[in-house]
Amino acid sequence: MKIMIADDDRDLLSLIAFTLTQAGYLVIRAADGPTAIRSFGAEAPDLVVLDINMPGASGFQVCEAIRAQSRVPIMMLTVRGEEEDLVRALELGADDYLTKPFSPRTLLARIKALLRRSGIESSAPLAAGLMTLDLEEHTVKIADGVPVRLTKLELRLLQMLLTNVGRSVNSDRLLVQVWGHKNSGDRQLLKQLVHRLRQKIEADPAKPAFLQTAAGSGYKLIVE
Amino acid sequence: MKIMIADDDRDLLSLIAFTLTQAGYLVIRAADGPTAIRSFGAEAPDLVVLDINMPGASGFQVCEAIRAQSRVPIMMLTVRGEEEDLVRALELGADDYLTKPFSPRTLLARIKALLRRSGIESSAPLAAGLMTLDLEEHTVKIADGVPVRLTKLELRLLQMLLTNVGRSVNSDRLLVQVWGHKNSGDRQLLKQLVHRLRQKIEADPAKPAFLQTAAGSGYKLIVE
DNA sequence: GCGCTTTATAACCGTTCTGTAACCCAGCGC
DNA sequence: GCGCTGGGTTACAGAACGGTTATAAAGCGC
Repeated sequence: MKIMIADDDRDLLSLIAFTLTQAGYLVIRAADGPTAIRSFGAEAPDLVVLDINMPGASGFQVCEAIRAQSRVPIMMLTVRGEEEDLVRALELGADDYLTKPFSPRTLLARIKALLRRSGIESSAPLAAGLMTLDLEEHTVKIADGVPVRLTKLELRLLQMLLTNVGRSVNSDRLLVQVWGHKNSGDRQLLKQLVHRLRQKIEADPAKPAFLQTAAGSGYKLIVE
Repeated sequence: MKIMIADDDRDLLSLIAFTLTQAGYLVIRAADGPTAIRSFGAEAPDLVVLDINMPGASGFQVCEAIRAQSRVPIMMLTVRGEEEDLVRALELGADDYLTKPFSPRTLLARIKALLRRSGIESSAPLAAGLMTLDLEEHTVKIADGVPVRLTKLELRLLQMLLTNVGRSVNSDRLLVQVWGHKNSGDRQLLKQLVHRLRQKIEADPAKPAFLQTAAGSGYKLIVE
């Protein structure tokens, strides 16, 4: 698991890096905005921690730049008393925030929670019952059948449902997780994607056995 | 999810209540300290928002009284420039604070973050006696019967009644909580909704055992 | 450039949900 | 008897929802 930290405070950067490394994460450092944006492209981290106040490009700009190309979980750091910043950060697509000062232990807990929430954590071949999802190969295998190739969006949708297998997942949440913060609100996209995915994985797409509709809320995945 | 707001500023109270109601929370209001303490005992909210400056008993006293009996998440409201208050509030056990003025959207974001942080979120299914309401699945289960699917409005109505189980709930309050501030005043809507809900959950809809009429005021939910 | 896959947008259809109106009936005061 | 009120019931139309199909636009390998 790769985490990028962007903060111009050297000491804090070291402290955070130490904590996260101890916890078993691979840490990428960036001391200013432009570096952060460059590193993000080069390293493709699984999670990003951004300080709002940085020289070169503010955390906002970095956040915006990253969101333009990725849905990676972003955690913002801010100082107490500048709460209005948070609104902007969350609107730009940040997923969580932390107010300085904070304890390393707090940061670690929040990062874990964010990873869990984003359905990343379980990097192992995602599986439940008869269904096995191969994130590398972009395929899903059902029982002993032949693996079915999935598109990027189909994969993300199925991943989301699989990490919440048995429970129904809200449509809005699916929209956000699959498409990112922008296109949220467009039900039609989700409708289409579900339809296409059913064509691929259901024996009888008209009577879905796996990808079921949770009327009024969203969809859920049922695996025996 | 039940949230209590204590603030002596009527306008602000209304604004906050409206925002949170729209966001799907059940809101309890209190205009002064003593009321807040009393309501807390009666309603057992999942989160409390306290203004520091209130007549009767200050936010500090309310905070202290609540902390003496509960670990519910508490968010304090303060005016800018009185930062020393914050130290005292945090020492008394408050979990977060917000400086006035703030946007409703900010408050909402912070409340969500606080709930998430406290590990409460919308996880536990709402239940009382024989009745279990599943907010994710949009279903209600009575005793060991098969879960009944509910529509959005039915779910909200039942949620309100269930969080006030045993007590009768005023029609006006139900209207506001279920439909929001706009359609309030239309009794017919509520009449209809109650009728439809009874058809779904009552063995004999003509002689309701659960969703009973409280003549002259509203409805109440009775669960053995 | 071209052809193929993937994704977005739109239209259509049947079902379900919601809002609106009308009617019914019991209780009450006169 | 009368009219009035509050609550329950029935009926129906429009809106919303979910599934399907078709077609356009965007990406991508060649």
